[in-house]
Amino acid sequence: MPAHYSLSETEEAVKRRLGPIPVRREALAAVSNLYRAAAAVRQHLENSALRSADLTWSAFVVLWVVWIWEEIETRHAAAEAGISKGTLTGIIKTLESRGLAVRRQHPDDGRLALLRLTPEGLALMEKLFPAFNDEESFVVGALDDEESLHLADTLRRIITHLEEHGEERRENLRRESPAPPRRGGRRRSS
Amino acid sequence: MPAHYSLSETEEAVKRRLGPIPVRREALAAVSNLYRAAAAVRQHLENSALRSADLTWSAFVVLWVVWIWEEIETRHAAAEAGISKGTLTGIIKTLESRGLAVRRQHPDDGRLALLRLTPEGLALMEKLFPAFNDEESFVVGALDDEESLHLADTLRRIITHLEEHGEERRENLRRESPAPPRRGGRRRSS
DNA sequence: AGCAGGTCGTACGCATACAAACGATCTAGC
DNA sequence: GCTAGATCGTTTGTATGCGTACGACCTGCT
Repeated sequence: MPAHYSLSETEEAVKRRLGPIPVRREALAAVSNLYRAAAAVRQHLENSALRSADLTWSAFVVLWVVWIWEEIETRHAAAEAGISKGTLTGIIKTLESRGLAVRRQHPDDGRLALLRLTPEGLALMEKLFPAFNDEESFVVGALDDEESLHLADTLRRIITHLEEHGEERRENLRRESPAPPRRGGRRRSS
Repeated sequence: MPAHYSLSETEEAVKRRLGPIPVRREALAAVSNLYRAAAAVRQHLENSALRSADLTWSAFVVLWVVWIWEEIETRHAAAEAGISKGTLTGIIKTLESRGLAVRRQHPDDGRLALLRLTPEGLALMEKLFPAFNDEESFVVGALDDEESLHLADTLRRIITHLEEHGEERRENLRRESPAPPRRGGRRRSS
C-alpha cells in the first residue's frame, strides 16, 4: 500500500504545519521509516511465503521458535516471539486446532506448560522455512550482504538500547506526570 | 520484553536445527531485527509519550496524518497511515467518540468522506507531538545523527523496493502455486 | 501443617488489522 | 435518461495484541 502523497510533498506539508515547532528530523525519519518498513516486510511475507500455508506472521514466528528449541516453555516462547503471554495463548489455540502444535504439562512444575510441534508441524516448517527465507532475501534485495548485516547490527543496537534503558526512561516520565492506565483489561468482577 | 535465550544460544540452536538446510543469514538477521526493533519502538512510544494521551500507535499516526494535511480524504489518510480502509473506519470511530476528529461528506463526490481535527484534536497534537518526538530521539539514542539518517535511508530503500517490485514478485509466486485466500473476510451470504 | 507471597497460564475487554462483501454513488457509453 | 462497471466507505468475520484479573500451583517461612 504505497503512500498517496510523494515524499517531497509530505516534507513540504510537514514544514508548513510544524512551523516554529522544533523537530529532530533524523529521529522522526528513522522511526517513521522503521515502522513503515517493518509493516511492508510483514505484509509481503504474509502474502507470499506464508500465504500458501495460510499462516499469519505471529503464528509463523511462534512455530519457528518452537521448531528451533524442539520443546519450550510457553513463557519463554512468548519472550522469544516478542509477544505477550496472553497473546500467545490465542495463537497456540489456533495452531492446536490446525494440528501443528501441541501443549503438555510440565512434569515437575504444575504451573508450566510445554510446547512442541506435531509431525505435521515439523513437516510444514521443513518445507516452509526455505520459501520464507527466500522471501526474506527478496525483501533486502535492494541491499548487498554487507549492507544487510550493517542494518541488522544498527537495529540490534536500538533493540538493546530499549531493553537496557527503556523501562528506566518510562519510569522517569511517569514520575513527572502520572499516566492513566491503558484501556482494556479484564474488569473487576463486582 | 527481552528474549529469554541469549543471541549465541539461539545461534547454536538454529545451527543444530537447520543442519543441512541452506540459509541466507544476512537476510534472516536483517528481517528478524527489523521486526523486533519496530515492535520495541512502538511499545516504547505507546508506553511513554502516547500513554498520557491514552492513544494507541495507530490512532496517533492517523491524527498525525490528518494534522499535517489539515483536511484529507479518508482513502488517502489510510494510505498515508499505512493501514487498510476497513481499519481506518474503526479508528475514526474511536477518535470521533473522543472528540478529536470529525468526518464530513465531500461536497462534490458523495462517495468520499473528509477528515479533520477538532480544536481539541489540534490542541492535543500541538502539545503531544513535541513529547512524541523527544521519545523518538530517545529511541535512536544509541545512534548519532549521521547513523540515524543512514538507517532511515536504508529502510527507505527497502520500502521503495517492496512498493516497486513486491506485487510483481507475489504474482509470480501465485502463478507457480495458487494460494488459498487469506482467512477472515466477510463470507458469501448464501 | 499451614499460609503468605510469588509466578504461571488462561479468561476477558477493548482496540486494531485485514480481506471480502456490501450498498451508495459516480462515470462512461449509449 | 438509462444502465453496466468502477470506486468509495462501511460492515462483517477471523485473528491478533496488550493489560488486567484470576485461579491454580509452587516456594519459603514458620
